[in-house]
Amino acid sequence: MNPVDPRYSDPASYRDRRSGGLTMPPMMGNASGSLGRGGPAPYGAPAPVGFTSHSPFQPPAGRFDVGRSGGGMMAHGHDRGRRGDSGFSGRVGGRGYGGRNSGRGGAGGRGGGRGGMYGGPPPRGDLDNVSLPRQDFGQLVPFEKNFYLESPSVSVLTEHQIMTYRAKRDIRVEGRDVPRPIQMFHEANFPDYCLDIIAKLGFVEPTPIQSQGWPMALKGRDLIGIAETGSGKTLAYLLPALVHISAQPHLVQGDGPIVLVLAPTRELAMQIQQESLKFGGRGNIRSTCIYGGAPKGPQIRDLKRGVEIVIATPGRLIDMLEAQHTNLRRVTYLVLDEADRMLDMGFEPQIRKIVAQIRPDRQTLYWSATWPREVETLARQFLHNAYKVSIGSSDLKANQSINQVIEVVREVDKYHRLIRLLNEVMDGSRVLIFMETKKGCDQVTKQLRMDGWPALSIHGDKNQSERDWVLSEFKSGRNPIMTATDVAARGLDVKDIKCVINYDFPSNLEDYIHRIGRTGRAGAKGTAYSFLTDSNAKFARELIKILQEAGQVVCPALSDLARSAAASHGGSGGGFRSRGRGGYGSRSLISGSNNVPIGGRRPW
DNA sequence: AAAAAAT
Repeated sequence: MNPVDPRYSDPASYRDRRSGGLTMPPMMGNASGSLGRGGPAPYGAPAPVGFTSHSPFQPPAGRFDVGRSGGGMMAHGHDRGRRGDSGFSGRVGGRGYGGRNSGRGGAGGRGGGRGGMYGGPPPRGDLDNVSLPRQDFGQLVPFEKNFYLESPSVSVLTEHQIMTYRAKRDIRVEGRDVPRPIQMFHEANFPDYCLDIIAKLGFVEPTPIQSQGWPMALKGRDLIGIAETGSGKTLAYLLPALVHISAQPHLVQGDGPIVLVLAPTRELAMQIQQESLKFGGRGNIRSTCIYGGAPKGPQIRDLKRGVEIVIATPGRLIDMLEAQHTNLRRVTYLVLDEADRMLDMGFEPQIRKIVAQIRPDRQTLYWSATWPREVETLARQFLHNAYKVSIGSSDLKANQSINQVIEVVREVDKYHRLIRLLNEVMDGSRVLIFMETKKGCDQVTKQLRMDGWPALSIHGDKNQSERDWVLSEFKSGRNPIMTATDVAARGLDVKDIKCVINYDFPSNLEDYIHRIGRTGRAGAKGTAYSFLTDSNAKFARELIKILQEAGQVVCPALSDLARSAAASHGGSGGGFRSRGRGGYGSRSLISGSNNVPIGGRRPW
């Protein structure tokens, strides 16, 4: 609790407490120890561990509390109120939107035509529409989606000033009729209550993605927004969503949401929901989060009662659609957060299925910190006349405020290197350790706890209530070490993560960018340590590029690794991996559940 | 090969 708390310095009292009970309720750490769906939240007050909240180490709340949503808005936004007339804005609506691409006509345009719905190639799999009824988009009620009125303070700027402003922030834009970036919060047409919240949070100016993304989104156009981790993407789409909603007719009984946000993990969806509540609540804009692993009852209740915003993971949403607990007929603003992830193999069929339920003249927005070339073609199948805004040039751009440290190690040495690192680094702030496998997570966590470290692990084999509990323990600092699979790689905004450790290097460099992006958010500094083994040599070359682009030191061992990869198999990848990472190393020492008391003494 | 996401 505070620096003079005897628990900080008195190992004896630490031991006393340790004997007082497990750190986790029985069954907790055990992936198989499911409490069953719908059970009560079981982990209300876990027994104390040898750890306090470490509040003395937490920096004061900065101007960027919101982190992921950092940035903000403020002033003159006039609240349009609900108009209810659902009129066209001549600038959008049919014209300029239904244009040249085949599929998506403007409001009331062609509808229903199977296969051509989005223009471009027809949907690929048969996974489309297997169980959901095809929607008839033949006679759509027009809706308004262009709300952007350029502020005089923006109009007055010279073209040269705009170019300079963009260049200074590395704002790159594509598309027809690109609006100018705004430079101050009040220049976006946000409602006053939003600006008040932003002001209270102490935001000073919009982040680059917000300053260019907001005018684009407010114009009602489709958008691809790419910006580094922790740069305020959530607010970049949530605030225009609020404006969008305010201009639509009220929901009536039986209506589904107006805004749909899709996210790749449950925890991220819940986090977005928190932001949505924070900003939408004051404007009486309701939202709910639809995700698996939690009881359906409350989710169904929310949907039936009517919510303007639904934030969802795909599986449960489809479930809800099939059961007709909601529908997407009123969705006119669709967001894919972590869009490249949502469009990759695992998710694409589900996304197709969901998107096929939404009117083709909707506004669609994609957001991510990474945007591999390959996804763009696929992505454009769901877009029309889209803008693209990206902050920075590189395909793979790490956040500049992250100090990146690479350690070339042998598989068997990883655990010892980890301990050494923890001893250097632990001061009570959070440390997030990424592993390749769920099993590896459990094993290392168990070993860490036996060695006295307050670690917990989160991964997809754990039931949701345990996942929730582990994350809350991590956030609160009661257990400041969390091991994780890639379930925690994207989007999660936990304050005061001092460092990220890639115990196992990720399987692609996009995930590397996202993982290390859990630290160094919203202007804070952070450090990312990554263990590389021979089996990761294929990443060395491009990793060096990422490091150089972020102004990082490239250690000789990494250069050597890059050379050896080039020598062994003409550059990247290739080669067979005799034994891969099987974990014959430290992992064989540690097995089974990580549900063990923290052992030994506090190691630092 | 692994992880995630419905039951």
